[in-house]
Amino acid sequence: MKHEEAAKKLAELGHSTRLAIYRLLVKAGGAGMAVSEIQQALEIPNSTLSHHIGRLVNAGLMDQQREGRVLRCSAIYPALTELVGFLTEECCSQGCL
Amino acid sequence: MKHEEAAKKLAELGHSTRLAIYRLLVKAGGAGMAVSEIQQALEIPNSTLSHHIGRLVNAGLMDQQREGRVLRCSAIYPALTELVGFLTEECCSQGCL
DNA sequence: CATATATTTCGATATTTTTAGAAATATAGT
DNA sequence: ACTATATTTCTAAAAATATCGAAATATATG
Repeated sequence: MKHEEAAKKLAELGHSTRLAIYRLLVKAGGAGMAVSEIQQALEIPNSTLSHHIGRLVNAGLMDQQREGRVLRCSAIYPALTELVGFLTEECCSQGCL
Repeated sequence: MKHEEAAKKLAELGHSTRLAIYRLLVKAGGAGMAVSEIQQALEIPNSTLSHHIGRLVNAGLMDQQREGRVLRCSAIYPALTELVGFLTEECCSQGCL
């Protein structure tokens, strides 16, 4: 993963609400969650939630798929894997992990 | 690690310059780097660098120790370890890593 | 003490982000 | 076509962040 890409993903995860969204999705696994389900879980206004989801999608951390009226959201696992790899790649040689 | 703490650390790492600083320190290992060495490596103004270092220190990602006129900076490895743990704790059960 | 070096703090400006109400769009069912 | 549900887009205002020159602080050395 490139430096700028990692910085962007980290920045998007570095917001309390977005981190909460992302963790819900990671926990939800392959089935993902509808936007409305996320909203019920987090209790924030439509437009605010949509804004944060848009940023996570834009950063390549999650994607959305329409199923009728519902938009199903799911985490892009490889993005997380690569991000963790980026963070630790210069680190393990130092014996920190 | 608590949710808010993780969000803060991620946000601070989610800035290109700060991520560069942090990665230099991780690579530098226990010896760390003087502020002036970081500045030479990244070529940014004093005040800007100091601002970013201050944020990384505040987030608990690095610390500084004075050695005469020089301030030696080093990464706090356990912070990174815990942060990675936080990101992946709900993930490995899903088989993503 | 005077000077040089290392780094931070101050101050001011420009940019970005966050938030959320209201309106718009998309889809489904009647 | 009409209505209900799901979600986004628009818009605007407040808050936070980024940048960096200039001044201040801390330490070392002559």
